[in-house]
Amino acid sequence: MALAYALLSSLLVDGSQSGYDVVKCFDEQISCYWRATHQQVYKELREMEKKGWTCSETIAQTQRPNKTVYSITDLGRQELTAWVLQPSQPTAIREELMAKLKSGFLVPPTALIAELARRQQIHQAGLNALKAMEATDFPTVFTAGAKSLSYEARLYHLALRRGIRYESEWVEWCEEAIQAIGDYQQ
Amino acid sequence: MALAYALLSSLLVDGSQSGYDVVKCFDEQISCYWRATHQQVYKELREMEKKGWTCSETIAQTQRPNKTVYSITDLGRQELTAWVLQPSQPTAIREELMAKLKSGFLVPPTALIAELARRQQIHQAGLNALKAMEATDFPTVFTAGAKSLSYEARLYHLALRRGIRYESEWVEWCEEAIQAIGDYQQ
DNA sequence: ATTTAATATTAAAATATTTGCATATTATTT
DNA sequence: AAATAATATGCAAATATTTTAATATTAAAT
Repeated sequence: MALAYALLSSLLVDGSQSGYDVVKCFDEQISCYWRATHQQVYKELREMEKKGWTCSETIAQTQRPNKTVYSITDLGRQELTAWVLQPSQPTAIREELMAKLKSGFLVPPTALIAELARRQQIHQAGLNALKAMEATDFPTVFTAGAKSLSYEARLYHLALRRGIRYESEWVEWCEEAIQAIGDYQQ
Repeated sequence: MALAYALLSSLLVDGSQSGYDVVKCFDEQISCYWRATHQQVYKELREMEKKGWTCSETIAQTQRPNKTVYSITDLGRQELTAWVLQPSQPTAIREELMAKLKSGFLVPPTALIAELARRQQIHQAGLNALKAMEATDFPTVFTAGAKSLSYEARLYHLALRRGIRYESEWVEWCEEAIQAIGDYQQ
């Protein structure tokens, strides 16, 4: 259900888009707080149109295949507003790596260290991508501070900040874990 | 699928347990990296028994209803070991609050601040619980340092550390967000 | 005595997510 | 000319998770 609202918030803030555009937007930016596949996105956009939360227009293209561009409707905006006002619970965490660590004494420490190093790289890459996004989308933050942003931009910047914190924390924890396991090797 | 392995790792490390005990263990500790409902737990324990990964024994009790205690088998241990050796992907993040923030300009800033303060409390409570767990389960860490732990304990301590980092980061981010939104109020 | 709480477990429907497969158009490269 | 890549979209099965609804035993509280 929240997927629908994540889509609506993208249509509202990032503007009207085709399913393909939304998917790209999700892959690039939104995945730092909501991951979705293209199958989910296309389906949900169609279902929201049935409910009148989105409307669509087919755009003929010569350079590329035609596309269907979706926009948020007034009803969609109302629904989104109502949803934003609802309290939300923290996400259920399901982190395989932690279960693996708990029974990590079953395998050679080198295997754990290798996997942790791999994970650290993944999160470092994620962190770099988010920082690049911050530099691109919010350049004034670095010169004039976050207060220079419009209210709308500042809100989205906060979501990005959370992504940056999250990935940073992962990188640091991986480092801590690699060091710790190293203590037990001779 | 990972649920099965999260269960096996608990049976291995925390010892043989009834479904009820496992659920309690998940609610108290394991939920910091793997959340599961009791319905999931009981079902998966039964299914793993069919596959020979766990075995069970009915324990007659007089003070309480009878219970079925599950243990990990050699096969289960082998399967778990093989799984631990597999690389694992970072979890897909799905955080409603961030989508709400992105379209947060639709509602009064006070509503956002109230929700963020509520969330901050939830994460502060989670953090306190994890720190209490650390003090209870790993008391020597505070006196003799983490190096005093056995390898097995240290590995699990690392998972707990990740939980502590995660909740701390949330508390800090909530503070940052509350301050930021405050900047736009007069 | 009756209600409430804790222990202990199960079934099944409803949702959500993942995975595999498919199709079609246009631009670009080999 | 043919292959590849990017754009653009869809269906359906398989899994996983959440939600709703039960049932039964024992201890403790009202």
